[in-house]
Amino acid sequence: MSTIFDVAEKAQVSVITVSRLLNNPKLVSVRTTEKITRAMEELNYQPSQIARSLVKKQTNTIGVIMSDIKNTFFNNWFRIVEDYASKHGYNLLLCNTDENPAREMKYVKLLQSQRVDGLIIIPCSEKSVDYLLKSNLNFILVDRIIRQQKTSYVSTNHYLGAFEATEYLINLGHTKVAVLKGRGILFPDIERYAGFENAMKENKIDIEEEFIINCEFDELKAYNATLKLMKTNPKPTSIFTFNSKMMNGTIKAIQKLGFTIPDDISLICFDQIQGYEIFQPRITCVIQPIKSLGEKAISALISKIKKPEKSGRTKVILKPELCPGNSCKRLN
Amino acid sequence: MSTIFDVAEKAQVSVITVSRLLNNPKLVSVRTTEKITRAMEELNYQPSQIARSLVKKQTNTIGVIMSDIKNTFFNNWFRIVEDYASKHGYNLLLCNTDENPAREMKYVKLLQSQRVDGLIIIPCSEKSVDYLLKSNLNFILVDRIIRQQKTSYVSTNHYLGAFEATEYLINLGHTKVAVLKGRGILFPDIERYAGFENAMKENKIDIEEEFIINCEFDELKAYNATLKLMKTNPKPTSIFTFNSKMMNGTIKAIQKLGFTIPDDISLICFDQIQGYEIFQPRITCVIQPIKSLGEKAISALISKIKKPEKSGRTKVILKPELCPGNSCKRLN
DNA sequence: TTTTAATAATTACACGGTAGAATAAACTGT
DNA sequence: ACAGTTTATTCTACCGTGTAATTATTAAAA
Repeated sequence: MSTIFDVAEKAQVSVITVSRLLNNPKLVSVRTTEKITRAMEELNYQPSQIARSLVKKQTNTIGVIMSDIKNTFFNNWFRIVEDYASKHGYNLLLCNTDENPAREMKYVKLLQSQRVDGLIIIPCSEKSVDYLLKSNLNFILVDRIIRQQKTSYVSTNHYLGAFEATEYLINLGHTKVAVLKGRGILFPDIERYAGFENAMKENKIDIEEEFIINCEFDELKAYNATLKLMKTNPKPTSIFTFNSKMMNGTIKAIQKLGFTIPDDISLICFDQIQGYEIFQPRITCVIQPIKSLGEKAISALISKIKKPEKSGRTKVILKPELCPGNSCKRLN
Repeated sequence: MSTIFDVAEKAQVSVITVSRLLNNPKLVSVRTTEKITRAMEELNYQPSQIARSLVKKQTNTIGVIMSDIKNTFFNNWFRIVEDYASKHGYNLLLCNTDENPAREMKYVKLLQSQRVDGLIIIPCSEKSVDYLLKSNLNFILVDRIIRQQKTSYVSTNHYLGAFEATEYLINLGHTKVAVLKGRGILFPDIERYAGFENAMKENKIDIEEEFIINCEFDELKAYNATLKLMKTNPKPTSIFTFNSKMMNGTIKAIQKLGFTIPDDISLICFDQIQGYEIFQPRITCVIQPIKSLGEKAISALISKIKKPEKSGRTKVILKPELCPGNSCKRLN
């Protein structure tokens, strides 16, 4: 790999002049510029970001930590972030944790030692966030809020989303609503359940305990839970899953049992399922504003990087949107 | 961000001793190790990979250039690569080109200036590959082979996959087969078409020209092409799309027109569609060995990085697998 | 021709680490 | 007690680039 010295030698100028051209082209004459440019091309020269980062103390790299890029929600979101970052001269280091706190911590430390200028994280553990708070890294939480007072975040109003979804079912006449949720530890999970709970309460509908199942956002667990649910008596008239992966499991179970959607069971979920455009019937879902979720996060982070003193903490909560399909039946 | 100097000062040893501990712990006494370790913890110290990369001339970073991580095929593949890379101490810089050659070239140069140890690329343009060949970067092509003699690659036997898919249709009695393909420029596209063509030829079935449509692997174009196809007379009895995105468009068109799969039209495609697990009827498809495609690529690249002289060019062509669903009807 | 301004080069150091040689300290055995 | 050996630590120089202050060169203007 050729260096700035090679270029300088080939162009018969000093190293400094080459550096000048790269950083402050106006200060270099046209003739010299040409000579240097030619040398750079002949040598296939690209300045070392490594060396540059070392002296400038900035890497133009942003770390992104999330659960799993295979998830539609995450990869759609990631592309928004990437496009914005790329336009503003930043590259992304992508890390998938698979909801594993140890892996998350490992990645946080790794990105720190890579000296990323900042990081965007959809965290699965408080520990990593606490570690980040101790370090002086710029970071912004997305979706899952932790240490609300001390952190910057961009998230969705999960409470509202779940509330509206629940009311939607209630308005269609549903009272026996099953919920496939998580462990009740992460922010979105807690908020969503609260939204569901309050919607039921406000409409004076009792929540049946055996219909509320912790599936840990896992597809297989949702599959099994659904199989079980559909054999209870009386069985629920609708199932509300707290993410699309669980809905996948639920649908598989429904298909396995030979039930029809929405005649035998109504379905509603958070986020869009894989292949939502073609799946019939269209699954009613709560859509998060992915574009804003991405852009607000990355733009806030970048301005934080550029003027760390000025920008205070970013706290954004976006409104979700209920998107009715035809997976929910009107009762009576 | 604390440095090795801070650690050395706090632990009352020299910088070099700290460095030793990090790189060759056996050479440091137990007492000193303890002192240093404590200092590192108190300071939240993580060694700068930047500085380390500069002197070691390796970054432990691998660049990945692909079309679009939103595509199921790509994100499944990417996770395989990431997991392997992570286990072997490498991080990944992810770049999405959206099939834009200019963007691809930009990313290649960017990764070069980031001094990635190597790069894996699913290229969309010959130019970037030619540039890579001129530079002395380690790289490996995946899926799309370009400059076959000079490059290393891991790909699928696209010819065979298309051949078998076509024979599958023919064996079911189909003769009027429509094909939604690309521009005939990229390797997989060319191979797949050749596979289709030969299967037809060997079975002495004429290919109808108006059934062969260049949709550029684009969903919308496939949608429109399908609308048109279904209005021709006689219309095809089956549609073979060369990727899953186009199949998405095709299915949308079929649904729009109110046709039934497979009664009105049989469908088959390369790769699995989004939500293939739940979509009914199950779409028959040619599945590429994603796991091998990922692991062979990353492992070959890593061994190339570790012993550049030893390892020759890697040339791997993997067998695809036809996965019958129930989207193809037996005729007669 | 002299003055002024623009351009280029020099010097010196910094960034945060690492490698290899050199030195210092602590143990051996006789 | 002393040389010999091992173990632990430090010194020096370098990786590729950027910055700042100073000086040298060239070209244009007066």
